[in-house]
Parts: sequence; structure tokens; C-alpha cells
Amino acid sequence: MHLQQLPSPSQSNKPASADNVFTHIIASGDDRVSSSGDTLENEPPLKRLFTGMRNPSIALDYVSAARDGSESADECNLPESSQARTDFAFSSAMFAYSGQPLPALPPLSVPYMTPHPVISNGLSYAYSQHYGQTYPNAAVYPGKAQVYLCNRALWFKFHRHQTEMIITRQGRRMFPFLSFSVSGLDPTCLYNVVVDVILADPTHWRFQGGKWVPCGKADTNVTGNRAYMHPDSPNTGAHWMRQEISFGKLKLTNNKGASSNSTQMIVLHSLHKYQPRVHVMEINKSGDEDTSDPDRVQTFTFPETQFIAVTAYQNTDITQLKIDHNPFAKGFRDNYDKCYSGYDSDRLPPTLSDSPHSQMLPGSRYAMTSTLFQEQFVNSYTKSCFPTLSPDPGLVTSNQSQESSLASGQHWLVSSTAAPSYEADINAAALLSYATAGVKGLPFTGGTSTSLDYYTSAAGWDSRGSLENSSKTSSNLPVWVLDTGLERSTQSNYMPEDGEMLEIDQSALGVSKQLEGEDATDSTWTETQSSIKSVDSSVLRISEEAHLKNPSISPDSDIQTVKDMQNRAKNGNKESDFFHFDTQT
DNA sequence: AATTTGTCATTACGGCGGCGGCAA
DNA sequence: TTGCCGCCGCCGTAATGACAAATT
Repeated sequence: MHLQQLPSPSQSNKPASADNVFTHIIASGDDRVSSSGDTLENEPPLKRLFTGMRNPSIALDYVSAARDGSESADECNLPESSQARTDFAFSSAMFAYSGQPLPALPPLSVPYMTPHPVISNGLSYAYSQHYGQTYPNAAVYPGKAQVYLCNRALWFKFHRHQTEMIITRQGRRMFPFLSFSVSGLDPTCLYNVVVDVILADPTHWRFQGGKWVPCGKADTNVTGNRAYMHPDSPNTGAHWMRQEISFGKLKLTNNKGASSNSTQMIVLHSLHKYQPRVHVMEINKSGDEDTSDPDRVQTFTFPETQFIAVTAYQNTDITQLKIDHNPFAKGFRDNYDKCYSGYDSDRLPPTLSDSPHSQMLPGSRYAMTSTLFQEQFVNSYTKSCFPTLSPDPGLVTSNQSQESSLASGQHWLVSSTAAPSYEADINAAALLSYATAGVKGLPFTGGTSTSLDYYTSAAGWDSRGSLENSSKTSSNLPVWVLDTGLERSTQSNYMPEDGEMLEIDQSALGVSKQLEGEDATDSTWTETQSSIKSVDSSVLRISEEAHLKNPSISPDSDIQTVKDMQNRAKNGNKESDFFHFDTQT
């Protein structure tokens, strides 16, 4: 199997990426905030964010800074249904995102100004990795970080039912919690790793009729912490890359008073939908974040980690998932044996991988024969993972016809065939991992396009979720291409119920078959040994450099860090934090 | 022992409708 | 008599705290 890169006319205004690093661009507009002259508000969001972190007395989240803007929520021209956004975001969740410094955020020239930042749900995730190349590692491309959501499979399980997170006055830990692997950092530089939580949409939600429905506008009167710095911060890139970066201690609360006395808690509003983000910030020698240099702050968003804050669980599916996978809730697994009758992959007994230390769930669990799973998977994965797939062969042809125009184009489309069957479901799961590993999307090059353009018009991404105008707006919308190399004639089209067209290459299904019984999520990843070895060659030099840059960092510790990496590389250890996708299979 | 979990009972709160008083 | 307004109670939902079981 190999990936075919299809050009997009939209690529022309963006130079081909010189490196092969995935780039992730937060949707322009989404993170922009209105400005009313406040000093903080005139700063880029992250600047305000981290200024606040250094000065706890200052409201450190730009959400609150933004709410004072003149724009009201009424002016948020978001589609009524956020489903489409969520679905599309979900598609982005297939990938190990890598970050790019937040784009410049002109404070006043934003057509769409929100009283609070609204996450784009990945609508403008952009990837510029060249086909056939592996992920770079820190030693090769220092400074271009990639972040991998370690427990992504578990997050997916919850995401399918709309994740809920309990918030209490004393603070409640997240489950699943955020856990990342990072690569691409400079092993010798110091970084802070910070998680913040922003509103995912401007809507107040309520659970009605067994599902979440919008109910009024979100309360944008935000007070309290919205950011949580990893306790290991600051530390070297080598440290962050050596192990998973877990935020298990992070607590969520609705106690606004908790903001002043606890940096362990993030203050949220109940029945609001939130999107966690992780920021990797390079800090200078003096120990301060240099947020003025956008290259030093990289932000990553994983749409599958979106959740609704609640004071009590609303969806029993979520409750059951929590009980099933959270060891602290073991006591509620009364009818454990009955529950795990094998009809729902979600109800499979937790394994070691479900432990708080490793929430990864084998991808093979998706391969269940449950009708429920089938429906959910079709609905969740095919609709959401491939909402931008070509609605008709014409688009594919169109894209292909442009292939030669951009030798280094970054316009990718998942081409595949899938019957609306169980088999298609499990294979879609496998495809998911394929996509995770190797499918690229075109960078967001829409220029003047705002997130709203995405929601309302881009690629026909209207309220019906159709793709009628995909060709017109392809400049804005990532199109995923996964070309397995087989003849197009082997393809067939699958039209989901909402009119979206999904093509899944038969060969991809075949390969995915091979993945059954394995961790489909990880099986398509292979260790980047070569890149790690490149670290091996300069163990002492890196250590010395690190020590020179920051004498507080023990050279010994970094030597050990690098040696750890070296050992993992030599062992060919599947538990390696970093993988690359072998597109030559 | 401290912490964390979901459950459960209780309390708080807001929306809504019924009722009565008052003015036109 | 009609319309308006305010008060009151009911009901549903959300928030809170105590609890037992399990983990750290």
C-alpha cells in the first residue's frame, strides 16, 4: 500500500513544506478573540494565557479576556448543529497531530469574532508531511513537535457517546485523562507543557431524550483557571520525549473560587462543551516562555478529547464506560460478567492497557459484531472520519487531474470502498489507523476564510453535511486521500444515510483484515529507529549542550534520557513512544 | 490512611401555570 | 368585564454532600 498525494488548487498559495512534518494549524478565526483595548486582549491568546500562568492573579485564559469584547454571542454565526463540526473534527482525530506555532492572530481584522474562543474542531488541521516519508524525530527536525494522543482509542470510545466529565466543587479528575507522547523536540531545549480547556462551541447543552441537544447560549462569563501546567515543567525536550506526558492529576471543578488557590484545577461550567488543548512551549534561558516568537509555542488539539462538563452523568453509556475502564470505579462492576457478554466492544473487560498508566485500548476491540457498534461506527467513523471524501468520482478525478500541477501537493483524499456492513465497520477502524499513520490533509490555506466559512459553506459543509460544493471550496477543506495503489475500478461507493459519500479502497480493506486481532491502532505504526539512533550518536554532545543551555539540568539525567531512547531503539520495542508510518507496505 | 470512584438522597434553583388583586 | 401584574406552588433539572467500595 502506498499513499498517493493528490494536489489541490488550494495548495498553490502555500509553499510545499520543506520538511515532512505534519503541521497543525488552528483554524484562523477560531482562536481569535475580540479586542476591547484591554492589554491582555491585545496579546495573542497564548501570550495572555501564559502571562496569566506566570501571574495567577491575572485571568489566564483568554476566554475570559475575550468575553469582554464588544461582540455578543448572537454574532457567532455558527451552524445550529455542531454535529457536522464534531464529525469533521473526529476525522482529524485520526491523526497524530503535530503542531505548528499558532498563526498570527490579528486581533481586530477577524470577520468572525467570538466573545469567547470557539474551537474549530479541527476543521483546519493541516498536514504537510510528504508522502512516503517518516515522521521526523527530534534530532533531525528539532523544534517541530509532533504530539500523539496515547490513549486515543479510549477517548474514541467515549467520544462516540459524547464524552462527559464530572465536575465537582473539590475537583474531579478527568477520565480518560490526557496523555501524550511528544516527538520532534530539541532534546536540549527546555519546554513547558501546558493543557488548557476552551469552549468547544457557544452552546449550552442539555441531555434530553437520550441525547445531547443544544439549549441556549453558553455562559461566557468565565472565571478561574483554564490552564494546567504539567508538574514536570519546565524540562528538556529529551525528558518530554522519553515518556508519556500524562495529565492524570488534572482536576475539573465548577468552583470558581478554586482558581485562586489551586493550580491543579481547571474551572468549567456545567453543561458546556469543552475542548482540551496541549501547548508545547519552548522557554528561553531565563526560564520564561517566549510567546512572542510563534515558533516557540505549538498548540495541539485532539477533537476526540472534547467533552461536556456535567455535575452528574447524563448518558448511561458514558457511566458504564467509566465504570468499565476506571479502576477506581471497580466497585460498581457488580454485574461484571453479565455485562461483558461480548456484544459491545465497549463493554469488553478492561485490560492492562486500560489502567490509569496506560489507557490505550487495543484497536482490535473495534472489530466487534455488535449491531450497535456497527451503527455507531458507521455513523461515527464514516461520517466523521471521512466527511470530506469525494461525493462522486468526479471530484477524485478532478483532484487527480491536478496532481501533476503540484508535485509536492498536500491534498489527500481517502479513497476506499466500503459497504455499509459490519466488515466495512471494522475495516474502517483499520483504515482509521491507516489514516492515523499516513493520510495527509491539505494545509489550511484558505487565507481569508474563517471557521465559519468552514461550517457554513466550505466544501458544501452545510447543515446537511453534504458535499455539494466541495470542488468550489476545496481550497479550505482538507480532503483525505489514501490510495492503496489498486485500480480505481475496484472501488465502489458507499453513500451514508446523510448523503455523504465514502469511498474505501478494497485493498485497504484487505490490509485492514490483516490487522484484525491486532491493535489496529498501533499495528500500522513502526518504530522510527533510525531517527532515534540519530540521537544515539550524539549522546554526550546533547547532554553537554543541555547543560550549557541550562545548568540546572543535570547532564547525567539527560544522558540517561538519551540512553533510554537508545535502548528502546535497539530493542525495537513496540512500546516506543514514537512511530512512523511505513507507507510502502 | 488518603484518595478516588459512581450512587443515591437531598437541596437549590428556575420555569411555568394557576390564582387573586387591582386598574381601566 | 377585561387585561395586567404579582404572588404562590408545582415540577423538572441541576447541584451538593454523604456513602461504600476500591485503589494508591
